[in-house]
Amino acid sequence: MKESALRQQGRGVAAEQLRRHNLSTILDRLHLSGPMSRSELAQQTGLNRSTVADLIGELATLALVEEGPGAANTGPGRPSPVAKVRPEGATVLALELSVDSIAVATVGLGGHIYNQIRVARPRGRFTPEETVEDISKLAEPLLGALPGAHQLVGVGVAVAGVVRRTDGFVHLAPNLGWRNVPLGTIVEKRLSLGQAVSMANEADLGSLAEYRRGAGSGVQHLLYLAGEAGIGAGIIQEGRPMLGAAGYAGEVGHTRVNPEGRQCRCGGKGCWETEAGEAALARRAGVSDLIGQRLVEELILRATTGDSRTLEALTVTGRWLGLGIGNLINIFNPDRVVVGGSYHDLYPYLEESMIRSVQEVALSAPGESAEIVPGVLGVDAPLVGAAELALSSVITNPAAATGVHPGFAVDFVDDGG
Amino acid sequence: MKESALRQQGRGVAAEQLRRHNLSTILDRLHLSGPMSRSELAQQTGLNRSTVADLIGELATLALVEEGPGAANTGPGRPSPVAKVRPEGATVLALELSVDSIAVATVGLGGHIYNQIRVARPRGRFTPEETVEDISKLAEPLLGALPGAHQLVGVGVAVAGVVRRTDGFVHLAPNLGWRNVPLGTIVEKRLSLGQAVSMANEADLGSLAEYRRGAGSGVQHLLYLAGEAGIGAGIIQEGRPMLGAAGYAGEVGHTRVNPEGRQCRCGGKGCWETEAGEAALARRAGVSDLIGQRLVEELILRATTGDSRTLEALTVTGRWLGLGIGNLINIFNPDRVVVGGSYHDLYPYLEESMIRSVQEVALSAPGESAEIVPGVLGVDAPLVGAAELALSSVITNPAAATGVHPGFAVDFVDDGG
DNA sequence: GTCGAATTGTCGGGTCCCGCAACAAACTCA
DNA sequence: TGAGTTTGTTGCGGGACCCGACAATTCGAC
Repeated sequence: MKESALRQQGRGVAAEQLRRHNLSTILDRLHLSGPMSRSELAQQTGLNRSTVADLIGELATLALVEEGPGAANTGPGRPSPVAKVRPEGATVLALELSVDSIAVATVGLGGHIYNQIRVARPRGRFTPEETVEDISKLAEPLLGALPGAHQLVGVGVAVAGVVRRTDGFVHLAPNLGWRNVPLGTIVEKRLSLGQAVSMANEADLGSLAEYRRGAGSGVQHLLYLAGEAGIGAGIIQEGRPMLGAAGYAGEVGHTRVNPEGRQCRCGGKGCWETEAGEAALARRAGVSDLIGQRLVEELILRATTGDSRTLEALTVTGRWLGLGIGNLINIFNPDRVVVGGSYHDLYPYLEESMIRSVQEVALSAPGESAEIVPGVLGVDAPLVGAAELALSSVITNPAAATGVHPGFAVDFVDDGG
Repeated sequence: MKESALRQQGRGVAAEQLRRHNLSTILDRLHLSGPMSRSELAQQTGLNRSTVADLIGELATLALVEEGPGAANTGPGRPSPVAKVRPEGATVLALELSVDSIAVATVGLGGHIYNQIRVARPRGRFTPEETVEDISKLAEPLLGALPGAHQLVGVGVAVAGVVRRTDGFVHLAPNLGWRNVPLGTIVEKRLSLGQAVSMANEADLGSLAEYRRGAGSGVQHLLYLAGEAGIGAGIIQEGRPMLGAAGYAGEVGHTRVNPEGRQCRCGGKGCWETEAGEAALARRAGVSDLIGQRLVEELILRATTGDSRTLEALTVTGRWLGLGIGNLINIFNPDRVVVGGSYHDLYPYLEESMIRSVQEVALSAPGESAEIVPGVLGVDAPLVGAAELALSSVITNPAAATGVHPGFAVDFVDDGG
């Protein structure tokens, strides 16, 4: 969420951008790590005490940060005042249009969640307009419940489909039944909040969330796998989301792993998700009539009673899952692989065969250094990521925070936790 | 090759680093785009005329850049002096330890190649020490032939194997027959030039070379495929090499695409390179006794005479190649895919079935925007990349150019063309 | 051939931003 | 209560860039 100003390639950099960078660095630290003493900030950033004081002063003037008395008993010496973000100084609306549910949250700087609601929804039955209408109605009371003094700075949207970052155009969302939908425009018009709308793929935002506020702590290279109806991936490289040329990167579900495999919805044959996806799992377990959360719950129920067909289905699916993960480890050499989405709850049952398969496929050098863990944010990871996405504009350029940013957010600002 | 100082995450930035950044920006432009007028530089960087003059002055003091009279007939107004790099101001030794050959080049700033030599070598017959000895002997006359005033600033090495960036430790180089070799140390000791040695995987350096000086012009997201004995990939994302946690990223040859496939040398089964690699091609064409350049030449000969078995082998291999490329397009969403290595010369024969297969596998959104082209640097891409790698330290921090940098280069400095 | 327009180098001054050093403040521990 | 330690505060200085004014140089039109 920082340094973007300095990364505009090939451009010179003036003092003004330097200031922006340092403001952003301080704010990002406070946003991610919570309240921190001034002296701690100075240490971590390498900036001088006086500079830190000045920067915090400016952030306080912008109403993004406030200082409180420092904690006592911290050793000898003058106590350092503790700075913390003001959630109401920059709040965002986070939306998620997922396969089996829609969700809304109001989130303030620092990751403070004011309110959050998720509603189940049958698959593929609604037009984009209907869905946006429904989610807007969910959002309205949450917006009304925000503290009076809050400053709304943006809207972030996670959507289960292939979406263009620049304008929120949805090329394909097979599980929502959409194709070529200008979703960004629709959301912006319906909400008419006069705020920038940023939109991104669910898995990409899930990876962002786990990286910044979840299972990715201390790691710079993360691979996040989201098993919903299909399989999506979000990739963090060097602490930055890997988006590809147009933001379509990470469509790992449609990589072919079995030329002799079944037909996939995408038109291809033997895609990874036809072997390791939800439908394959349901088929193997003999419960093809179930989907989504209901499927997961039923499988867990049967697995705990020791149902052999279910256990076998989980083992086989885990094996295919591991094969794909092994492939991705060879491709990306991540520090950590975070398993989210439906697989999050099924993780204990998939783990054994999955790990074995990973070990078989991954080369020793990248394989040994990659740690595989379930996510810690569960189903809410994309929603948290949508909030982070919307907040990123303020964090990248705190000084511009007070202005109004209408229209569609032009570029996603990556982070550098 | 720039801005690295400003991308140290979470750190504050002082004015000194800003200066380094701008020096680096100017030098990188000149290094990549060749001679340029001052006014042009000012326009492109967005820096003020006076600032550009000052920066160029400093670079001239460092003997990295010189100014000449501006070209005439450029329109009205005072002519702007043209700045250009001085190749002898920063020269490097580039080495390549490839599967079927070893190569050496002496290269100066701006990409000026003083001398270059490549020697064929049978596969897998030499110890690391022997190979380093041989390549050192190749290098000595080239170093001796450098102009007297030259300033040697580093050594770059491309190696056909899984190599750790930090110290040049080779985990595995199956086609060289090596395993767990501290190659960085061996090279550094044998050369004993007192210069930093940077080492990286051949495919990664090939991608860097094609991106900066080859088929990647104007593109920020590049996927480079090198078919040698195996298949390696180098990935450029947002203009930066994607290296992974330890620099092992891009081992795409050992992703599994056919669970029913043949045994691979890596111990696995159905790896991409067992289907699309050189050995598979030779087997299908019935010339398993041939390898490397000899194989390529023989296949081209037979193909031009219309030999049906050869043509069929190329078609089938192209299909498998396309399948893997389609997978990678779904994963990375590149602007351009550059095909190098052995496949470079065979490209015309592989193209048709390959493209068809890509179109079948790649999703429409990322697929339509990805352009597939043969490389323009041919077999020398990794060697050129090794030179770029070695030069990157000077380009990133021109002011430190005059000092001596013994030992092993600590970090690879990515580029931002 | 001369003059005006356009473009760019050069130089001095100003601003912004950060680091530094000295001092004051506030806390801990003996 | 006083010494020691850590940190905030303040004024100063330097580095780096921008700006404006002026000079230099070229092109093109008359």
